[in-house]
Amino acid sequence: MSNETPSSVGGLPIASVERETGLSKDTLRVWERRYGFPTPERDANGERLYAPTQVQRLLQIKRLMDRGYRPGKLLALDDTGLRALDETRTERAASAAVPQLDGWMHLVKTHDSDALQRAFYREMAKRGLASFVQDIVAPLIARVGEAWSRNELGIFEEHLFSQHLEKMFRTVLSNMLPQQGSPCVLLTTLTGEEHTLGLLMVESLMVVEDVYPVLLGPQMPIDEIVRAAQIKQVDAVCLSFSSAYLATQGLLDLRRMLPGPVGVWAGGYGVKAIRKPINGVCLMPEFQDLYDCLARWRIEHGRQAA
Amino acid sequence: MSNETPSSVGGLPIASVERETGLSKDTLRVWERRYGFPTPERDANGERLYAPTQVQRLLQIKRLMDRGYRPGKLLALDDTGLRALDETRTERAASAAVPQLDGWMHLVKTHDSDALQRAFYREMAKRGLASFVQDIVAPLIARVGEAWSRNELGIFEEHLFSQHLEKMFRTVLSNMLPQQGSPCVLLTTLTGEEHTLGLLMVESLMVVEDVYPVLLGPQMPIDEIVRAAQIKQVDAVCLSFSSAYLATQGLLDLRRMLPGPVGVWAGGYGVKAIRKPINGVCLMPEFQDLYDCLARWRIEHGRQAA
DNA sequence: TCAACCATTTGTCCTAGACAATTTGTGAGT
DNA sequence: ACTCACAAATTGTCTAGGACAAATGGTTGA
Repeated sequence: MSNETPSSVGGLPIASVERETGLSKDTLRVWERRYGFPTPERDANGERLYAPTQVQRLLQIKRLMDRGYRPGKLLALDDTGLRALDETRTERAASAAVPQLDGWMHLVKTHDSDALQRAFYREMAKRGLASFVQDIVAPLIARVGEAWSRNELGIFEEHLFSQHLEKMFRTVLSNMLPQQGSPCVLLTTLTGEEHTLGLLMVESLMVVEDVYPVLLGPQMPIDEIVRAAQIKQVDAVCLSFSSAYLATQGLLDLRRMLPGPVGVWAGGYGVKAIRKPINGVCLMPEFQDLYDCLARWRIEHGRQAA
Repeated sequence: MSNETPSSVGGLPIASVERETGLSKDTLRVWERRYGFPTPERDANGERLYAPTQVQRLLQIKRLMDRGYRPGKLLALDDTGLRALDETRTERAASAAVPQLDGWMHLVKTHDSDALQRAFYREMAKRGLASFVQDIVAPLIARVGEAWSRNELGIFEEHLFSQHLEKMFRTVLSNMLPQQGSPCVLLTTLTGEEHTLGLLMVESLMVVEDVYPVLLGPQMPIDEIVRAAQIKQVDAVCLSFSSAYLATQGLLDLRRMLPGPVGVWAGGYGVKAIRKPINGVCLMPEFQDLYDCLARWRIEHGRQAA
């Protein structure tokens, strides 16, 4: 229970650094032993105290790891080398709306909440929900994620952006009042996956297509998903994955525990990394695939959209 | 990188048990050493494999710890003793609305989404937002939490309940359109605290009181909160804590890093556990305290509510 | 009733080595 | 050029028991 005294003279204790960087205590200690970085001071009790500058650098390294670089390379690099990598641009999927997106990114970077909010509603009214989600929101989320990993945006900007999107989707959804519909689909994410935004996007698209969604929010253990599916008598369970972490294993486990007739649909960025198809699971790496998936279900169950 | 093979023959590896129970690996190992429980098998490599029954028992212990029992007592108990405690009712704060709440709890337990949703809106219209939040929502959340800790509710019911509440608050808030107001308050939680619901409740109460809220959502690192406070020029930062975990330490850190004029307000169930006042931090264990806090700010800054 | 004090309880951090999952590199065979 | 197989390097997690400080409980005295 040795309590941290963070940001006191020396620096942050290891538990705080774990929280701030997402690198486990074990990893931090092993890096120190193997690569000679970081090099924390010690307090009177021999416990590590990390200098704020080193924590910054650890964060930078973590961001680069998320972009695919391996620790061994990164930890061998000096500050200038790291910065050089940090500014490398990743090539971007071509989109018809690219010039427009630049304008939106500027709003995100300048924290112009009101303008962003207004732009969201205006554009949605103009394009309709489906096109707005696919051509604007999804690419924009990708851009924000990229910009974050390049340290052009902070967590603050990313949260502000997410909150505005979430607010918008929930407002829109509350006005569409899905009374009922078919199929009935349970929307959630597995434990460890905390992004709700993908679920809200899918929910809004589904409501338009006359699906009856049951939104459960993120972080459901598999056995609870199974119980929920039985109680709510859903036709399918739809999961969202923002990273590939544990997606395959989780889908296999879920498919095994869920009754056969209940479908398993999986979408989100993390699904793109799955190579082989999974038996009994419908993978939807792109939004377009949602419609195919729905159409297939309706044919197999002999029901037409209203 | 030894990967878990969950639901394999022997049992769960320590990392999975940590994820399922929320007990750290260190704690699990220390309990084994000190109390002789749990008693995991070992795989070929000498690594722990926890039997599912023991994981269940660990979960039960964890729930009881959340109700205030200490580990030493619980780990000395046998199965029947644990079950006896598990069924003990916690006495409940007297509230004028108690009989009504029983009806609501029944809706939660029977997963009657539509009825719950309608009941929410009807009651809010009847009582007004402030009374609805304080006398209905807050006690109801407490009841749901209790019921969960007594294993009468599963995670599914708890998530469903949360989603309905969140939907309701966001709908209401979107219709109140806070254009501006004073003071300007940043709403967020610290890293590790993932409950947004408390923030939404506070936001709705604040909007009524002519505060201009900046909702950032959960899980912000402290240095990003400081940056956000500067950029958005807020008058105060309001944090929500669902458990006391790290609340004191986090508040001390934030207070130190934040410019003096910016207030720090802290609310939520976790704040009740803080004994000593923290210099420069306004603790709001009850909703009522929010009004005192606001009034004090307005006096000190010579501004009256509109 | 409240403060001060001491004893007990309890979780985190320390060390360094072992090991398995993953990724990378190499060579052989289409 | 391509894939497949296999070897080598990389990398994070797990193990052990001791040490220690924060939190809690209980007792005493004002």
